[in-house]
Order: sequence, then structure tokens, then C-alpha cells
Amino acid sequence: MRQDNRLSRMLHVLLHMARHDGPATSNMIAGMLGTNPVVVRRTMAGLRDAGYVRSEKGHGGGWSIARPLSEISLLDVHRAVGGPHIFALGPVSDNPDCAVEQVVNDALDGALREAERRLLERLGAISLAELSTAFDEKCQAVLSGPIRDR
Amino acid sequence: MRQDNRLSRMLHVLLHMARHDGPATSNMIAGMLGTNPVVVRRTMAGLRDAGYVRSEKGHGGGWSIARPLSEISLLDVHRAVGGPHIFALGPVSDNPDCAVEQVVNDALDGALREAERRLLERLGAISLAELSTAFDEKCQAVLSGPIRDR
DNA sequence: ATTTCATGTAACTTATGATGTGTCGAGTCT
DNA sequence: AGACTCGACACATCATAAGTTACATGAAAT
Repeated sequence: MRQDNRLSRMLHVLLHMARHDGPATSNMIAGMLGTNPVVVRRTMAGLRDAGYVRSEKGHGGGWSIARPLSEISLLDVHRAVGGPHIFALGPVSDNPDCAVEQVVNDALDGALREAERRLLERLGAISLAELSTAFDEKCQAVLSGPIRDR
Repeated sequence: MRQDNRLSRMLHVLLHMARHDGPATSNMIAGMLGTNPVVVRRTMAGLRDAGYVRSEKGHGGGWSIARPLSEISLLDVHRAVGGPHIFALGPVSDNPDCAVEQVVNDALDGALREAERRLLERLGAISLAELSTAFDEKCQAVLSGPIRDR
């Protein structure tokens, strides 16, 4: 089943925007993501409605970050892009007549719910600022890596 | 995104088969699941290849359980039906050139992998026998419920 | 042997939702 | 006015589980 890339893409975009002065146009972002500007607008509309980014029309317009990275968690972005279904697996029906199916659904739902809860918890615990720091450290590691040998 | 019901369906079927003497035909099972016999055969082929059920052609043929319920975990069934993708979410690419995207992917992958690990762990810890027992208890609870009042 | 019942499999269609694409309208700067 | 950018709408594409049709194969009943 095809996977939903909106969260991944938006995290990517937000981190780049934070390292870029001035607004970024949908075209620039689309080029970066290897997609279409319309897809960018469509996806980023959610972030705008949630107040994480701003968009401005006209010459010199584009997208810019509206809040510090430290105040945006991965969970926030997940929700802003629509909080899509996390699982590709699911029960066959929500309110089955068959008692056997109820037992099966209860067991599966329980396991899925717990996995979802933990995943969202973890996404909520990571801020974009932390990813940005991780990026800095990664660059630093390369600079002070085996070639320069300190 | 549409969800994959194979695991749920197969659990449902296996529990019913265990309470039913003699083989069950694809037609009977399809009727129970509200689907088509070909879908049943296609999905149950995985269970047969894994040795959890047997199939026999011809008059009086059909499907029957080949191993005790206590020896089949929900994880076993998940794998037998193809171990499909669990998440509808995913990174945009596996080996991104962009270092920012690498950081994003690492964070997302880490969270998803842990959620997956826990989910599979939990599915592996539940056997079909336990679900069958849960069903018995559910029935008992109804029989000794408010109407009969002990 | 023939009929009947059942699985095995291939090929095709359908359904669903993210993604991709083209177009036009509206706002904003030069 | 002209260049630019977002907003939106409509439609096409793609991937995959599920549904459907058709036919071959094997086994039991007659």
C-alpha cells in the first residue's frame, strides 16, 4: 500500500525554511521535494491553518515560519497535515454482530491503540528544534571526522 | 487509506473453524465473512503454506485447522497472510541525499520502528487459544448476566 | 465413466486515498 | 500594466486490497 509522505515532507520543508532567510515560494519548495507546487500548497495549507507557517501572495511572497521550532513538535505537524490514519491494518467492521469477531476486534484494537498511543507520545516529545540541533551535530561530526582527524 | 483486513478476517475464520467439526468450504467461509470464495482461498493460501490449516479438494473437502490454537499466535497469522505493511505513514525516500531529510527520516524511522516492534511483540504474545477462551468467558458472562441474575 | 463438489490460479475490475497536473481567479509588488 | 504568487477547483495517475469471472485440476459419490 502506498505510504503517506506528508509528515515526512513537511518536517523536511520546515527545517529548511528555518535555515533560509525570507519566504520560500511553493515552486522552490516543490523543487526541493521533487514534486508539484500545487501539492505543496495543498499540504502546507494545514500548517498555515494551524498557525505554524504564514503565506503571502504577490511579488516577493511565499511561505515563512510563524513560530519558533522549539514550539512545534512532530505530533503537531502530523495533526496539522490532517492527522492521517497511521495504520494500514484494521478490523473488518466496527460493530460486528458476531461475538467471535468482537473478541478478535478487541484484541487487535487493543494492540493497535497502544502502538498508536506510544507513537504519538513519542512524536509529541520531539520538537523541530531538536531535529535542527541533530542536523548541526551531524554536520559537525562530518567536519571533525576521519579526514580532518581533529 | 483503505485498510487491510486480512489479519482480522483470518483470526475470525480460524476461531470459527476450531468450533466446527469437519472441513469448512471456501463458500461457507465467504458467506461468514461477507465476501467471495476466491478471496478466501487467496488469503488462506498463506495460512496453508505456513502449515496452520489444511485444504482438501473434491467432495467433502474444504479447510480445516492443522495445529492447536495454542500454537498459533496473532503474529503468526499476520506473517502468514503476507506480513503486510503495518503503517500507512512513511518517509519520502529511503536513501535521501539531503542531510536534513536524513535527520527527519532517522527520527521518524526510530519512532515507527519502535511502535512496530512493540506491536509485533504484543501480537506474538497472544495465541488463538487465548482469544477462544476470551470468547467462552464472554458467552458465560451473558448467560449469568442481569437477566438470569445468577 | 460421469457427475458433482471443491480447491488452485490467472486475469480483470473496482474502490480508495495520496499524489501529480493544468487552469483560472485574486491579491501584491514593481 | 505586468510579473509574481497563493487559493481553489477539477481531473488524471498510481498503488494495493478486495471483488469478480473463468477455467483447470483433483477427489468423492453415483
